[in-house]
Amino acid sequence: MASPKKERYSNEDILIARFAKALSHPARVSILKHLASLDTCCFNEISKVIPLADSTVSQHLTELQKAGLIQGSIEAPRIKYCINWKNWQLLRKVLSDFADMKISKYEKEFSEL
Amino acid sequence: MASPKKERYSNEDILIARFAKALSHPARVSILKHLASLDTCCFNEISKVIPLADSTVSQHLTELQKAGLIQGSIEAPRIKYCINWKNWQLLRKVLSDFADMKISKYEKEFSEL
DNA sequence: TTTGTATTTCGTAAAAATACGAAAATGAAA
DNA sequence: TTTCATTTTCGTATTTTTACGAAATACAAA
Repeated sequence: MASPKKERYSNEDILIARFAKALSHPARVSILKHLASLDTCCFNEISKVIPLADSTVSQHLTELQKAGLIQGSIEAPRIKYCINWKNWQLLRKVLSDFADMKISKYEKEFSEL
Repeated sequence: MASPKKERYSNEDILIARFAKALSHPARVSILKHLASLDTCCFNEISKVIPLADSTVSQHLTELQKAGLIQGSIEAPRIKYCINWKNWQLLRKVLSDFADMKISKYEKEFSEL
């Protein structure tokens, strides 16, 4: 073919974008922080802290679940949410490797001097 | 007031979300990686690597500029782009602190044992 | 000055994200 | 079973994002 243009995005780039998208709304960041600080908590406590209608909070929780960052389980009349710790570690690794990319490049250059 | 609901998002949460949003599309992740690997390069080289129309690539570059992550400068008939290294460090700090939030909580718990 | 190359801007279309309130669903408790 | 509290789903409106091609811009070189 004439141009190398039509390469697909790499799986890694897609994964980074997917995690980043989950964090791309302040309500979702706030929800994650709240969950992390309490280890676990139920919907109404989360909703109390987020300045949005319950139904919208529910939507954001669904987004976070789809991204694999939280999980919910039924607890009496409530639904208990917590961070999906395993996937959170993946997010951590993927995002920090990405954020460090430039630095590691510098390290490489230094080591070649 | 009756409910503590209507608190605004914290500035930190807004900043995290803003950076995350800049990374929330694989084309933008790919552009940033490309720029980091070359230190600097001009539009046509970036566009060659991204499977989108030039005008769309330009739009994504504008997004990255608005987020403060890259800067462009005129270079003859070309426009030379590079990562805004200062802001990238802020992104790194902000995102890694956020991603570590749970871990530091565990560390605190461990140290209290 | 005309031409050519590189990039952006414009106009626009289609899809996705965000938000809300009303209604439905779930399951505990009366 | 009826009722109550909690949460989700539905319907829908608005805004934002993403994408493209055509046209405009900028400026170097002929």
